[in-house]
Amino acid sequence: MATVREPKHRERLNRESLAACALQIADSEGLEAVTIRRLATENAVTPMALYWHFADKDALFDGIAERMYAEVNLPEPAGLPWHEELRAALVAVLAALRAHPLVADVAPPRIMKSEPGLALAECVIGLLRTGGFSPAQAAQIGTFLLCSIVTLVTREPGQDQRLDPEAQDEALRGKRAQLESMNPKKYPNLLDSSEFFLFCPSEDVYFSQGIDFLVAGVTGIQPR
Amino acid sequence: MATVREPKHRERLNRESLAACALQIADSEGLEAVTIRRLATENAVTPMALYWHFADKDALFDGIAERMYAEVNLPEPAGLPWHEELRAALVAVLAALRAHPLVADVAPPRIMKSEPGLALAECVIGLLRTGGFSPAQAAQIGTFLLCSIVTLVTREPGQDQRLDPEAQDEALRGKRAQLESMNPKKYPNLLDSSEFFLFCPSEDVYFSQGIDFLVAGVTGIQPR
DNA sequence: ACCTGAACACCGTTCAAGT
DNA sequence: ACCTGAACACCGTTCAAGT
Repeated sequence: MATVREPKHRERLNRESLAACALQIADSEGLEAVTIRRLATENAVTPMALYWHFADKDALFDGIAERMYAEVNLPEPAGLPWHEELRAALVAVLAALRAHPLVADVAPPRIMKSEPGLALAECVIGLLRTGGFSPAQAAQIGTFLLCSIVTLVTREPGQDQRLDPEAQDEALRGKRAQLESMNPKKYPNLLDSSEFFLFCPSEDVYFSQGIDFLVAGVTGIQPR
Repeated sequence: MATVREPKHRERLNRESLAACALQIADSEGLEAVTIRRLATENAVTPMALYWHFADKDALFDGIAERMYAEVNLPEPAGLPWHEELRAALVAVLAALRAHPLVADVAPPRIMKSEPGLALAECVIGLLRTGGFSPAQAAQIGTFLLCSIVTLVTREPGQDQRLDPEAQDEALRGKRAQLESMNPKKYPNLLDSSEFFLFCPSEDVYFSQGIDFLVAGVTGIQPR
């Protein structure tokens, strides 16, 4: 008899692959879809098995955040002015987080909880110190910049790929109907802009203007 | 016999007071504490009673957002340059949301779902149009500005008043220990700034620099 | 119009036990 | 060291029924 391979017994679980699986679920179906039980079935295991690898659900999210930070390719120092180096770092973070619009929200509060997060933080804080900002300002501005990149990614108009195309069209029609039914005397400017709350004419323009805004903000305030 | 008042039968429920109650719970214990069942017991009613007043939990959150937007006191147009008027509007939003650091996150996606939200949006979009921005840019920048104010409020260092003082001190000690145990060769700048991720030297300075940053960002980019 | 009762299909988590 | 079984205390929501 030829050896007909039985379906391999599950490979051993481990933090990294579990976190990767959770990230995949979140990317395709949203963060709410990531449940201990779902992740367990996906890995052919009882829910309680996960508690060997993660203390609780929050620790699982730490793992997800770490994976996203690991995808940030920080640029080598290039001897440019500090605000140019800062821009490059922000672009690198943006590039990584754009892949995870449904999950990016978990990243900011967890930046100090993994090596790749710490590396990013050290880099940005260092650049801000070079720009003349105090330790307090650097901490505050650095935090704000990271949250802002997340905002750009998570609130990009019309990018909620969570639902199937039909349901998405349906939702879009609903919102459009609501916006277009507004009183034009009362909300003239809102009506002019209405379609751009639902639709992004150019992702590249949107994101590059976002980065421009952030760099302008940083360079526009007084270091103290 | 003197009429000893029986505890009044519950007053009739209504959207507004339910939303107010939910907001109060969220302010003191965080958004996760707002559950249909908790809100029901708080109002001496079965969980299902709430479904008469709100289609689902999301609609309850719409109500919470509306209440917060209603607290924004938009300044009268004062004939100042558009960016000064914009600053005043941002300050007004900040003032309102500062009262709700644990809840402010629900506001941005719901700005178009209530009259006070729409009034704020119309105001900000109008000012951005006056500043020369296109309808598309105005929509994107306006959204970003609102999210940024929320970021300032929700990520203010050391302001998580959710737990009792002892538990909060405990959590703080844990984080501080972690930060101070970092390798000083590897994370020198991070270590310099570490205490300012946990503690805000001055709320007023923090928020006014935040507003300065945003105004600098807006005035620093090219209207197209 | 407004609310209840019973039921369903989910959650995260603990704890003791198995291999 | 790694995983299971059973149980607990929660969720949001539906649907039919009561007043």
